Amino acid sequence: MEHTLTISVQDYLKHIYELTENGENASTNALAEKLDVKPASVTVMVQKLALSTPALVEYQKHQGVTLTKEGRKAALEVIRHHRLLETWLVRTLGYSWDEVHEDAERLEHVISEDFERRIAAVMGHPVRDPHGEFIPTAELTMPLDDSVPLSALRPNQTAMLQCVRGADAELLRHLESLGLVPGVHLEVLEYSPFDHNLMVKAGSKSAVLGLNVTHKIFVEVL
Amino acid sequence: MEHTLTISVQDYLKHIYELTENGENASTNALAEKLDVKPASVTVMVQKLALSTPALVEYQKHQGVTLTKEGRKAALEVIRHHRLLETWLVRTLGYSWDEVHEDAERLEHVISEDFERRIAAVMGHPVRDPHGEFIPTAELTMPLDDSVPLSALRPNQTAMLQCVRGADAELLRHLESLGLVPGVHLEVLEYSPFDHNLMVKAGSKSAVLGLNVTHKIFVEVL
DNA sequence: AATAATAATTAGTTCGGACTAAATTTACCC
DNA sequence: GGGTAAATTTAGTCCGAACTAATTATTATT
Repeated sequence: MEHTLTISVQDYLKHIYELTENGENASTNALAEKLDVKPASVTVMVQKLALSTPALVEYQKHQGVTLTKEGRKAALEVIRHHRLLETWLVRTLGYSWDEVHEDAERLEHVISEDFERRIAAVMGHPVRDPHGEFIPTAELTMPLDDSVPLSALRPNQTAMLQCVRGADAELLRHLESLGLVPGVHLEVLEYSPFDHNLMVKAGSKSAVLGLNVTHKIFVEVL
Repeated sequence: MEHTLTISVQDYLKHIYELTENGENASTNALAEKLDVKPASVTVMVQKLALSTPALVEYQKHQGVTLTKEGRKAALEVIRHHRLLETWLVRTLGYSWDEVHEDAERLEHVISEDFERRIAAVMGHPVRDPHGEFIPTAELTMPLDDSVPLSALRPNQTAMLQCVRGADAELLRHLESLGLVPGVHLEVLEYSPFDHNLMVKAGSKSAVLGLNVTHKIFVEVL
């Protein structure tokens, strides 16, 4: 069992993971932004992570940073904690999907492996969290995601909403009020080529959604 | 809402509370021992706590330390978190009473007020934790405890076991195997004036317990 | 009451992880 | 291809909370 990482290291790895999911490398600035820290601090931290044994990131100056295999495992561990916690806060303590993030964020760093196993088991090993994101498996692999952004759909296409990604609490509440939650089936009614707005119907409700919303909603086309 | 305390400050206050429950003052050494920190570090920290606004402890050199009203509130807040968490880990995640302490210890510092309210409500506002200790109320008052140590009982007295205090995991497992858990009724069968051993019967089981055990078990005499 | 033993405090250091300011590298544009 | 803007890195500082070593206070012993 490798010596346990500090909270801030865990946060760095998690955010690097999120910035590099598609193989790109994360820039100092982008990382600083996400972590709410100055770029200079990122540089220093990242240098340390690259030098630690085992190395957690690969880094060369001015070239951004990517995770090593070890770093990715550590990141997935934190993300698994986070998403299991969100799921479990919603299911057993009555949080709504717009409320869970903050609390999960603080808890994710301090729960034990035992605790992780127990909540996973109690919930029957859920595969997705309340926002529809995949929960990394106990073996720390991430299922591959074949969903596409809602913004890619056109009239007459139908789809199942899989996941809402990068939405703040206000938007989440709004989507919920429109019935746009993971699992619902929806149909695209109209498309405006000027502003890329989509008119979408889910259940009995329909609404016109802008690009800033539709690119945060991921669906499986039916 | 006062600016939130660091984890180590919370730990200091919690341990000071535990050392001073009966109005005594906590010595630098005793505190260092409990916190697993050098006495010099305690002195420095305690000086800071005495100078902060509001002051959290009263302190004069070489005279030990006691909590102010503010300090006591902060300590009870942490203790409430800890005991609610222990109760809830046992009730909903199937921990046993000898396993909960460590996990609760790390979680107690990071849960939100909202989380605290929710688990308290879900459990129906429990009054005691799995070891039988009182859980400080939401208003941060501590119910007064009229239990006495089992070591004070003599043959033919019967009592209800209220609380086991200061026992390690091994002892807790042992007591459980003897049916000595909070709530059980017990009877003292024999007393040995030489070594202060008590023979105690609970349910169908009986056992001879030494002073090192009987002074950790608190009972209400019937 | 003097001294030895114990407890507590001070002074000064370290370490992690942030910061600012200054220097440097890369990227882009004409 | 030079020059400026933006991104990044370096150098040096700070802060909290621990540490060690050295000093001072208190307590106990005779």
